[in-house]
Amino acid sequence: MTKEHELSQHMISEQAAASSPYGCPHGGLKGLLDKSLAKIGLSKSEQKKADREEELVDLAVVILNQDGFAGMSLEKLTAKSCYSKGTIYNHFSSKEDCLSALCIRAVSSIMVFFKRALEFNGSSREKAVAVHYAYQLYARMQPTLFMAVLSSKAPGVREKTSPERMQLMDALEFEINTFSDQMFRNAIADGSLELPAHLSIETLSFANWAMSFGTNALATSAAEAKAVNRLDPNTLLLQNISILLDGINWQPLSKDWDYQKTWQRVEEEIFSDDILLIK
Amino acid sequence: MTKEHELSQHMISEQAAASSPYGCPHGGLKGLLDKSLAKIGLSKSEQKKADREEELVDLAVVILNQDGFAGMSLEKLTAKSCYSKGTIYNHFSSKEDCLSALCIRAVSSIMVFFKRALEFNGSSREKAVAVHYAYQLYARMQPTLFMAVLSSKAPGVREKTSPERMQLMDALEFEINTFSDQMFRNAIADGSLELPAHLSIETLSFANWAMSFGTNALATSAAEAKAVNRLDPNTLLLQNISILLDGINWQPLSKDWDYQKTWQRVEEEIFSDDILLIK
DNA sequence: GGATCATTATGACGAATCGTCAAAAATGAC
DNA sequence: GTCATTTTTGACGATTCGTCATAATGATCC
Repeated sequence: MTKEHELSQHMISEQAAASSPYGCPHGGLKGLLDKSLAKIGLSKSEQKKADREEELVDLAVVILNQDGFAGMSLEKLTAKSCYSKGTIYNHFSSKEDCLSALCIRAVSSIMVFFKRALEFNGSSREKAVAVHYAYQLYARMQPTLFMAVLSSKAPGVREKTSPERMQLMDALEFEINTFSDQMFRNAIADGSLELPAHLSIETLSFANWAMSFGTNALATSAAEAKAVNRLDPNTLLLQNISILLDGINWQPLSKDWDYQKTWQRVEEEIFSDDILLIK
Repeated sequence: MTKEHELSQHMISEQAAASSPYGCPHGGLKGLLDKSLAKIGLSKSEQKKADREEELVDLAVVILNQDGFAGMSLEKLTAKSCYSKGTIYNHFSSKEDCLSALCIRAVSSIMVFFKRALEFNGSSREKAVAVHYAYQLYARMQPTLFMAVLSSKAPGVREKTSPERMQLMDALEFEINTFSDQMFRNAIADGSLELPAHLSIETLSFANWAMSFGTNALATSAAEAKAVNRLDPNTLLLQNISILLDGINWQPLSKDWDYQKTWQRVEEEIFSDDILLIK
């Protein structure tokens, strides 16, 4: 039932609240936060550096939400932080590299959401619905960060991202991938899904991802456009993936099960705290 | 049969070859190109300005492909063109505005591809497949421009795009939307598709778009990632939309018809010239 | 503690780009 | 030809970028 948890490989720490009062002198609340998820095997100085990077990303998120996307600059980050330019550039090799760091933050957070969604009590297809709910919720809670994921895929950003960070992003992507694949494996295992002829798990998993990503990206970025706002944003994603999952005959089909209700249950039972923050 | 053509409203001109030798003195080949698609109802000076804007976008495309996304700057565009900064800023209110112009160029070109795809001789579902082929082909032919569409959706870009251009983009999006909706209407009209319960044409049309967009965006931007490159890029999109279109029961289903063959026929019969350019 | 070396932080700096604007040039109406 | 309107120009100040020589910090050994 909860076997899925096995696939959590690298745990990635969730950020502190964006408004967290990072005083400049390095001590203070740090002890409380405790960095309890501390990666093992890091020397003291490495640990310190990692902590500070987290601080900086937090700050960058604030700037991003304040000044929008174009207003983001390492100059501002320098000003807002208590460090000097050199130190900033010690962490981020360029503005784009910093953007990639934001992307990593976003994807990590999404992954945490995903894992929470898995705890939903229901059929394997309902769990999949819960995961999609989580995805959509994040996109609505953090539209700018969600778009950062998108933006960081632009060639110019990739070009200027440090190799190490690229590697980290790849690893994260792999983790999400494994996670997605596993959802389908579970469904096959419990008998609610049969692999359609000529289709692999990887193909299904990717189609599922593409649909969710496409829907959320368009809903977030083109919300004003008539193409999107003529539709109900709340159930847009549910409808789209229902079509898809019905298409691969994942039981129970949407005509036999009220996934609208599932959608609401997920909201109430798993993400009720977060949904409050939106309103 | 070819009623779809009715929905081509504003015709949008395709760019000249990227390497076109725009001599600085405004005359030259301009007469040959003839701007035959000239928008009607423009005064002479307005016409001239529109022509020059096309020149400038052509140049911007060159820079984009040369220096990548980050390397793009109006400063460079100024240098490469024969106009001064003031004139450039007369056309593009900012760098981001210029990027949006590139986006419009891209979408216009895609629209032209779409209309060509419609000429494919086959069932309504085959025509839809042809349109998806066109989308994917463009993404592969002009990855940078394709990504420009994505990038121009980022908040920071939208924020700094001139209102007029935003309006133009909306109009274009509306055109593509109408186009997509019409595909589904045609399918219903010819009996190969029945509107599933509780789903509107708009919903289907959007789901179709989201899947295609999501797939192409991920395939273009994450081509290196294992999630994508473990799959066959050539038929990735076909597989994904086949799942979707089977899901809504658009006849003939993929088990009853070899859409792989359709895919290839589209390539050979409609886009054989363009496919050569890729290799 | 103090001497020595390694690591990290600093902020001044030059280069590039941004977007503006007053003056010059071109255009067009009469 | 003259004058008014529009367009073009490029110099300019402001911002951001990313670098680098120097200063500060911290670890290690005596």
